Amino acid sequence: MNTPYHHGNLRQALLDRAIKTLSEKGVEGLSLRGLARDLGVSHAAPLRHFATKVELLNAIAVEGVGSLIAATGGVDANPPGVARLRAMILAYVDWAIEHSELHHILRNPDVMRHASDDLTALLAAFADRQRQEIKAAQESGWRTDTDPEVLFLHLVSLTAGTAIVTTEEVYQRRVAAPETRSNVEASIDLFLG
Amino acid sequence: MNTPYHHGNLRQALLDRAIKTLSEKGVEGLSLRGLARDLGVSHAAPLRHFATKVELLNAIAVEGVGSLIAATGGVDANPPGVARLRAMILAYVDWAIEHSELHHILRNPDVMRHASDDLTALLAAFADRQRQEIKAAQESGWRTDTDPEVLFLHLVSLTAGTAIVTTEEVYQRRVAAPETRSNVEASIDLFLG
DNA sequence: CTTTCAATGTTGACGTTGACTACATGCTGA
DNA sequence: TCAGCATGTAGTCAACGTCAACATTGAAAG
Repeated sequence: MNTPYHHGNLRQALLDRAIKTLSEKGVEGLSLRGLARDLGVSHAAPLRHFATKVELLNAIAVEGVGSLIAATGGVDANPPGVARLRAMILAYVDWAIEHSELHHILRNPDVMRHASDDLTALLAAFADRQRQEIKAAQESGWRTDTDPEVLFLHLVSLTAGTAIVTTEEVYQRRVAAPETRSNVEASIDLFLG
Repeated sequence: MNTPYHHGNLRQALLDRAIKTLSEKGVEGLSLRGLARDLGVSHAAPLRHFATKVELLNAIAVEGVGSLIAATGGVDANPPGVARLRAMILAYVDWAIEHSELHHILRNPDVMRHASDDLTALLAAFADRQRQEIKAAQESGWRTDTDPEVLFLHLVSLTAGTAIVTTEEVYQRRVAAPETRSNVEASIDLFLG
């Protein structure tokens, strides 16, 4: 038979295709039915894997945060300290540039508004990691006279902000062209150095 | 007659009601037909003022940026310099807290993806203002040895990031509770001081 | 004061979507 | 083998965005 009754791995196929569509048409341009059409299955097939559109977006966000955590976890080879903190921030920004569709999802208030428990747990885990790196950097002598909570707030804000500015089209022309990555590093070093 | 044929000022009523709905249900929960129902007009009446939903969102975003510019412009009483730069950043963050629905709109990639020329022009104007304040602060002796473009990138990133972190629900519990505004100031001063 | 006309609102229609239900198919393990 | 569960299909419904045709109104032009 040309098309088997069962797709094989529809769930992952939906996720992959959805991410692709999202990067082209955004959240409002993404439809479960369109996805089904693209993959050659019936219009209600996606509902077997994601009961609602919100659930699909959440699953994508979960995949995104997982990918982000993996990317920023790759710097653990460095010894704890400012250098590793720096590597983590840059890994975040680079990840956002490379996976801008996923980053957009995580930045979309309409998606995060309905964040599942899984998703918020993952985000909390990442926040803990950031807090931990701050602590390690302070223990190695960096900014020992500053409240760790203030440093944490600054870190999270600066990281998120830099990722946005280097990723979103509206800013790219005006603030940070992709080729000005050296400026990004210099900006981060204003905080670290 | 009970309800006059002409509404009077449907355009502004649509904008106001849309902002209210947005803060409760988000972009996907906002519908032109629902708006029409809420205001007691026919389902197609809104189209006379906003031909598409995207157009309505753009108009809201324009109103938002205008409001933001006005808010940050209120600090012009201060003489140019670091103090005024500081006031501008804090005015931005405070504006984001107070008008979080508008801020969310401006942070929604799905909205900014279809930004109109009006909107991008306004955003450019605001970016120019930020660049100008950086220049003024440097002329008053602040961080004279740093590339202005790097400072500008840092300012935009930190401002946007802080506004997000203090505004978005996902962060509020974890990073910055509303009552920790003193931490926000301390965080900003890491950059300014 | 009329006449005209652009702005504004209404009605009805069309295609698409998310979501529900009932049903069909196929894999797997008892 | 075959019972049961996961997965896919088909049909339906209300809501939505958008369009076109028509109605009403106020204001400008004569």
